[in-house]
Amino acid sequence: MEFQLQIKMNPTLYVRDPESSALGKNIIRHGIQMIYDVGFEHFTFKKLAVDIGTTEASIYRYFENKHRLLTYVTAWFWTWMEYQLVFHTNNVTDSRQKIDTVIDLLTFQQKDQFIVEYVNKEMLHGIVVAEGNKAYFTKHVNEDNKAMLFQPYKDLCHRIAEIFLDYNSKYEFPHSLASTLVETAYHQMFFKEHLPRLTDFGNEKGSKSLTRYLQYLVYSCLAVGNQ
Amino acid sequence: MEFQLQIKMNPTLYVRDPESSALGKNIIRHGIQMIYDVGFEHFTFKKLAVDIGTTEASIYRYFENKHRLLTYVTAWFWTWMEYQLVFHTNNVTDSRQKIDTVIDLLTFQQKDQFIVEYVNKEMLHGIVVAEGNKAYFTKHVNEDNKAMLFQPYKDLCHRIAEIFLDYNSKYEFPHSLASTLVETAYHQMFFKEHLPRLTDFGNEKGSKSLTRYLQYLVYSCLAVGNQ
DNA sequence: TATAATAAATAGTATTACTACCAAAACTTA
DNA sequence: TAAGTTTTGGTAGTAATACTATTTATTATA
Repeated sequence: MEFQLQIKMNPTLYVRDPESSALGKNIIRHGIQMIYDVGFEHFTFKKLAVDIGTTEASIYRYFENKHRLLTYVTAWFWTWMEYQLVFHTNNVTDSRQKIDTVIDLLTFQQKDQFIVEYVNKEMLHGIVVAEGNKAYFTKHVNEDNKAMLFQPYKDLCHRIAEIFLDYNSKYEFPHSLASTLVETAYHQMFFKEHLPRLTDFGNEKGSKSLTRYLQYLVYSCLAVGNQ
Repeated sequence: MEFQLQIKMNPTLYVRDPESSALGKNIIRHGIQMIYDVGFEHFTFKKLAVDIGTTEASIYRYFENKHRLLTYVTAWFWTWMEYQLVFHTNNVTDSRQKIDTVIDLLTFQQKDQFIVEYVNKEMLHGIVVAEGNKAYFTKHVNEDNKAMLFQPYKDLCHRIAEIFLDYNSKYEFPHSLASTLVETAYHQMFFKEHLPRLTDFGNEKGSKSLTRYLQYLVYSCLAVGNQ
């Protein structure tokens, strides 16, 4: 059973809602593809326009610049992750099981419950791993943050933090641990692939070691002062 | 007592050694200042040239492009960090004390033992916090890695990993924990300043909470299966 | 069907990233 | 010390990028 998913995005993220037209959806679909393929630095609206068969100016009517497009797709991703988390932990009472679900989601092991025709989730995941940071490592973080552009990321982290508190109500740094868990999951994935000496995962195929590493990390931290 | 420090950099990092001339040193000094001030995206060789009173082309004789300059200054930083670590843990036998030193260094609390006239370490630290990631989150990580451009970072992490093993020889993921510790220290610092909802440090002035958070993180993980 | 409103394309500009070529300085060597 | 040669830095460009003002086409409404 799958659901059609419509994610409502913060209007500040776009000039014109990309979901409101075929061109807008094409910008998202081909944009994800192209950022994934050539990397964010080499991605330009000009190239995207040629690829779609439209013009630069038309793309600028949807997004202020390429950075906003990146922020849009990452925000979309975090919202989608939160949906998944809610879906998979619904009716689960055991907080340990919820934590395991969080880690499975982060390591991209849960199968998807939602389809969105113009979003390729595997590619989007790849973008978040390799370029996600660039959405907020800018000189204009503070303004972007005030405009709530990072709300989806913060919401996800807050939800994870609450699960941590559910597991151990005395733990002092649930939000820091949540953001650390998320960042670490993606960084270690990137390191495993490109800078393996920064990890201990060898050249193992899947993400079994990574999962175990993250589990130890979280459960060890949460064990402090428990009971 | 302070030492004059000369850090030997990998020649692939530059076209012409910036330490070999006054202009080269100016490029480093003003480059650090400018990346710190305007951020890496808005930093250009043209602006730097105007600031120094030289030309773009002259800067290109020292660095292939601005990304290489970023990689150079971050590599310099990691090398310097490793020097500091070696210096401060020399003759220390207690591995717990060594770990505390690592965390103090990462949170920038140890006072500096070395001077280099044309490098402002506070600014460089700020650059590593806010832009450091961008040195390796690129499409050309693999080539850059093959050219050993990230060796200083890997060396530092390896040294930290060895301290972890010294503390608990059974711990399975010393390198991952080392890179996680380093990345987390800088990310949490950035979040504390710009996205405080992703942390639990409130609006505390110093980095006391961060230090405590990192200590719990490391010691909890290393406690697993110890003794 | 006329009119307004919206969507998208044309045709630009300023800035950025980079390069080929040139000139001055300084360092050799005769 | 004069001529040659290397080193160092500058001039003057180009192609690509990031963006905008204006115009044209399309769609919706009266």
